[in-house]
Amino acid sequence: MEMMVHGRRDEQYGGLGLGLGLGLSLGVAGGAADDEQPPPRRGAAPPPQQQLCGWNGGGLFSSSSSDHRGRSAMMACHDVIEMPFLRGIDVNRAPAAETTTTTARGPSCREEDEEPGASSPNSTLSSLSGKRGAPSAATAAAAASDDEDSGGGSRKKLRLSKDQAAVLEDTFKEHNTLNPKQKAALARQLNLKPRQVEVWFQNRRARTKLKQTEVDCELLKRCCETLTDENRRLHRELQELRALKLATAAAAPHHLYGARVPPPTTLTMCPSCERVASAATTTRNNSGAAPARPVPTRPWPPAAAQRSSA
DNA sequence: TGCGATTGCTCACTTACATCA
DNA sequence: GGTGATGTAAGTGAGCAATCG
Repeated sequence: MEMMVHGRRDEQYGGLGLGLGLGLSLGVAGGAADDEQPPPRRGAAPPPQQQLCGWNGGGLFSSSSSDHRGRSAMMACHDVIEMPFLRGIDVNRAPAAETTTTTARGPSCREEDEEPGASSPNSTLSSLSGKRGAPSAATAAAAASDDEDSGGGSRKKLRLSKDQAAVLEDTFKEHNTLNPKQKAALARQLNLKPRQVEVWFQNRRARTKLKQTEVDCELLKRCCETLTDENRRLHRELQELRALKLATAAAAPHHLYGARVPPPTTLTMCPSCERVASAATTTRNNSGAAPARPVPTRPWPPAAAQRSSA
């Protein structure tokens, strides 16, 4: 409520705008099985990295029940979920370490595996660990299961166990987004709330994007340095050419040019556009006549000096 | 068919807490 | 043990598209 929203978020994935054609290949493996298709995305436009995945946005809910609007509801919890990332995992059975709390949530049939309002602030998770070291999955589950009891107080933070994080990480490598079925199954497997799985993926995507942005920035930086070096080299080359030209003109016999013939064309360079042109063309007046007197070699002050004086 | 309301998803940004040096 | 830095789980508000009436 009192939180200020600082600016509007970037256009869907257009915020980077790096323009180097780098693409935001986030290193997400795109080899999702064909039968693993996310629900048609209703939200923001599909991010590019999502398109890297094997998902093609096909309908997933064709066989599941629908809510009163005809929108597909979650599958029944007894449905068999075929998910590669859950291979060998019985999603209806809690991991060995998590006994009591699992039964608390139990494999009962739930509409969404997500209590009403779970998608909205459900913050407070009781911190049962309270000690250093990764809390066990059981702790997490306990926190997840009785978080209604701890509501209201200060927000406690749950740290996922290494095992939980590893499973989430593996899943993320396969798909960086989850459909509701996958989310629910994963949550059940890890003894977390679907909301927690959702948040983890959300944060993980953000981290991935941030990392990619850093990589892109580094690339841009190097590109800029290269261009700067090249620019410097070209400047030097130009100076040398000018010097050579002046030396040649000075050494040439005077009678070749005669009294009225202007010296050889002088090169001038615009500091802003960096274009080099002959003085005869750049300084021609409206009538098109050639300038009466020689044009200075550098009619403009150095760009840096211009900026500093401004 | 067009339109507003609703819903559910994602995102960017932020906060609060846990952990580490 | 206190402290600042860092990592990350979670809260918040907004945008978008699908869907419905």
